[in-house]
Amino acid sequence: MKLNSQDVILGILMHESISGYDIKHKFETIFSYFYNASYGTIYPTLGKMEKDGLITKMSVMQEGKPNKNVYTITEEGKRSFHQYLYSEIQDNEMKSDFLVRLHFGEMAEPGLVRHWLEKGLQKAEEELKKIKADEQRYKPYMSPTQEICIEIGITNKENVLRILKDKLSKLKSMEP
Amino acid sequence: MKLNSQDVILGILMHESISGYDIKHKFETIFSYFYNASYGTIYPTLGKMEKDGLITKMSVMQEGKPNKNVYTITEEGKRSFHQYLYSEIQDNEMKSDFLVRLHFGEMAEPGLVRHWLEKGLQKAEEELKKIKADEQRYKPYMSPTQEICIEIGITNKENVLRILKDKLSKLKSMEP
DNA sequence: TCAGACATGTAACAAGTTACATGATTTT
DNA sequence: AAAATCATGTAACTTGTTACATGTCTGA
Repeated sequence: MKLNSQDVILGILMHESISGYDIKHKFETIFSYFYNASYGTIYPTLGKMEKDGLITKMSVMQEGKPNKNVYTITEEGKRSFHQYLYSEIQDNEMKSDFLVRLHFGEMAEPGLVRHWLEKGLQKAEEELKKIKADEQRYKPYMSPTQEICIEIGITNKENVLRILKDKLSKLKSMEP
Repeated sequence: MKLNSQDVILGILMHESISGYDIKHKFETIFSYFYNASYGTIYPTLGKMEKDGLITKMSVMQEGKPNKNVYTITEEGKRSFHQYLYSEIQDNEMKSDFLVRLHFGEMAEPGLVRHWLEKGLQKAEEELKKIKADEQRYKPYMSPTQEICIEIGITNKENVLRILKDKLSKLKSMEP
């Protein structure tokens, strides 16, 4: 079966009880370069998981903040997660608008292609900066395998950055 | 708007008239590392595009093979594609089961993690071999921007390969 | 008082997958 | 005769997104 948000959420809950809002935060930081899901997925999925007995809900009062619903994994949920861990690894799903456009570069004016390359470079720089900041922030809590993840994430971004810088500098030397 | 199969198919048809079957073939070769779609997407999308006047269908007889439906882009289709080219670049969509599992490595037995790393390494080797073969095969027909795409694809895979080899050799030296 | 972070949720919709169904033709 | 490749298509289902809707609390 294909990778889905339920299994990823179960994995997060294996480590700690957490709210939907904080799950989203994880998706936007440590998961950003290999998984993401919107609130429109997270909240309904949590609802379904609770209904199915994989998790339980607890309302937690906070000082200075609105209440939140903190979810905890059940034994049934743990079983479900282990079933995922022992299933076949699924192929990467990758949809890159940037690479699709580059592939069709011949159909666009050179100025537009250059604009894409510049945008792509800028984006890669921002994302690299963000991953590195997250790495510094979460390093003390990271397991060895999580360090492998982030190493792959960082070096791949650096790789893209290097290539785009190189291609753009060549463009600039040709038509300055 | 989000990247979708219709725009990618329009781009392919900008270059040449082609059948649904051959579009799938492109997805599995040159597009493999940045886009993919199943027949269940391709055929209904072609049907919708024809209905919308973006493409026209022609039945082509073949010797030694079944007939095929070859689609050609219309002026309306070209306009639609240019609209896509001038729209905002959308963010990457990436869902990596391999990295999700690695992230949850602490929840699995060491033997299972090692199995994932070995599988991941094997997969990366196969994919790299495949991209390089496709590169050799399609090099003569590739535009400069298509060469950038494949360079990014190849170096990223090499990067993952290097990291996984390194991590696995370290594992082996610890518990041989 | 207003922006911004915190927090949850739903409904309409879009997109795509998987499995099924069919059939031609070639190669082994 | 079977397997492989070529070729098209549909229906049921799953998943997820976007936009909308609401509300708390802090700090500038």
